[in-house]
Amino acid sequence: MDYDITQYDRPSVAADIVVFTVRRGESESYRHLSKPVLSVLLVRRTEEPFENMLALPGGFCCREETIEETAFRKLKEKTGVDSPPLSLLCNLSKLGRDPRGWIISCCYWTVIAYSKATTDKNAQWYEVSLKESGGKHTLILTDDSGREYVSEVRLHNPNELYNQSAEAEIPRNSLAFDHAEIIVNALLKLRSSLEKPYAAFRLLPESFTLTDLQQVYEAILGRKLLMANFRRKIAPYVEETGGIEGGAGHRPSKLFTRKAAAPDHNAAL
Amino acid sequence: MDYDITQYDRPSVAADIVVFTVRRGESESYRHLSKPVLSVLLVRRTEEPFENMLALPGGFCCREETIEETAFRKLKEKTGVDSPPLSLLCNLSKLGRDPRGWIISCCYWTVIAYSKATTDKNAQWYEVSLKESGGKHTLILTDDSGREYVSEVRLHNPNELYNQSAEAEIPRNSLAFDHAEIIVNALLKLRSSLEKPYAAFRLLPESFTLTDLQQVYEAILGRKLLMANFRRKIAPYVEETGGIEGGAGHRPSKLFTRKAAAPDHNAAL
DNA sequence: GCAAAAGTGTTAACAGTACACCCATGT
DNA sequence: ACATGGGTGTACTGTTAACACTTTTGC
Repeated sequence: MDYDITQYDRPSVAADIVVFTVRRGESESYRHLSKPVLSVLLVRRTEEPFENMLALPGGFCCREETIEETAFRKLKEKTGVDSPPLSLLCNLSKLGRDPRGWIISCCYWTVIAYSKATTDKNAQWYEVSLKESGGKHTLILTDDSGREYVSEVRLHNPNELYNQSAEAEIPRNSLAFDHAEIIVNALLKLRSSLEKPYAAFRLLPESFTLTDLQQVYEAILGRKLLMANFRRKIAPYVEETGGIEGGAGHRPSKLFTRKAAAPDHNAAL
Repeated sequence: MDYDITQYDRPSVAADIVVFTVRRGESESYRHLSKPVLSVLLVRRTEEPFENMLALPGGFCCREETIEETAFRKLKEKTGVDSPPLSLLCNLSKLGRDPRGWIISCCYWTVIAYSKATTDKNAQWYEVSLKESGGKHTLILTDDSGREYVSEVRLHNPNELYNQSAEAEIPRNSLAFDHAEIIVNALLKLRSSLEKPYAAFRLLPESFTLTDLQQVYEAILGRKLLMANFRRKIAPYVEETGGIEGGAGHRPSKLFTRKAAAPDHNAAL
């Protein structure tokens, strides 16, 4: 390959990260449990293009760092959290998707335990809900004051996403760039990753009740699960700590941890 | 984001493609069937770095094209085949993985029906076999004259591949860069994609016998399957054409096509 | 006692596995 | 006839889904 690295045009390379968490609401009474909700971390853009619109956190690669390190660095800047492992989602390189020029965006997704410690006031958690009807997806994001941001998303073939060269369509919704579609795809990957409970473990403290775990699943999957079946399914991955969590107006729950030698322990999300 | 696109250093961006095919050997007698083998398309490097070593086909992105188009173009140049859909495998951005400079490589994988029409004599098909023992993987590539290229591969966590910043280790095997590890990862993805038969369909003509299909599976998975079980598994995805393939020294087989309205027809590989 | 949630058992349906058996053909 | 592969049935297993039921707490 006769390639002089300085001879040709080079694109700018950016990393965008879809960060999910599951937050617990407040209890309504001494008896009822609170309902956890799935949320995604977004920033409000302060400049053109898409000024004032919501967008995924991200930024441009600098020399001497890998794309993943760019993602880690940007995440740390905006949220103060330490870098969780990232999973690759897609590469976006359509011309015209960013009016600033020739920009390639590498998108990753991950989950982190909830923390209010977002050092950047611009970054906030938005509740996520996904509706599906007849192949069409509707992404609904809700901020803490109840304001809704609705995006209609037409899904491309997940693994063949964005490999057409047609001019990128500017979306007509509340999110910058094609970020609504990215979030939906990340959510679908997160959901299918729950075949194994490792992503859920990252959202919980060291010891947790099986109901906690189930509620994380339900928040992510957006539907109720049957307790008996759920417990059988995750049984190989957890073990009792011996601890008990009581104090609520009903039978106390046993505490569990993830099993050290769980099957496929090193599997990625 | 206050970013002037011209202000910062930018990396070169390349696409590398792992192209698999399944080739039929020749029949040994009028009675025996030929055994298909899984193969991967490699080029022999003609320049430094890694001169004379085997490498994945690929090349650098030019302006006005997406990364996938780069992959398509390079594939066309080297094989003469038209672009099959690509699936994203990983992004490689470790410093030091390419001595020529700051180079990010986006790796894709795909399968194409076998054709000898490789316009570039440098590009050849190599038989692939993967051995596993105690978490270690051994990739064995064999060229048409029987010469073997063996690579020991220590697999990283698939989805978290290459997100460490440590200097990339130069592999001590027959393949350039970290391409042995990439091929192994692509093969594992191809294998898991066979839960659905769409990749296998791409390797066969419009109509095929169920034994053809099963042999494609066996070549990719590297193990024998039980006929009765295999047929039940793929039954929802195929339908009889009415045709018959005879002429061999045994009962003739029915011909099948992929069912038009197969379940998950639009699913990616 | 009672509401709420923790936790267990039972059943039917389904998918995956292994194996045994018969069928149709060209030589 | 016979070797070879095409093709089908069946029994065993484990997983999943649905539902019914019991247990334990705070008020």
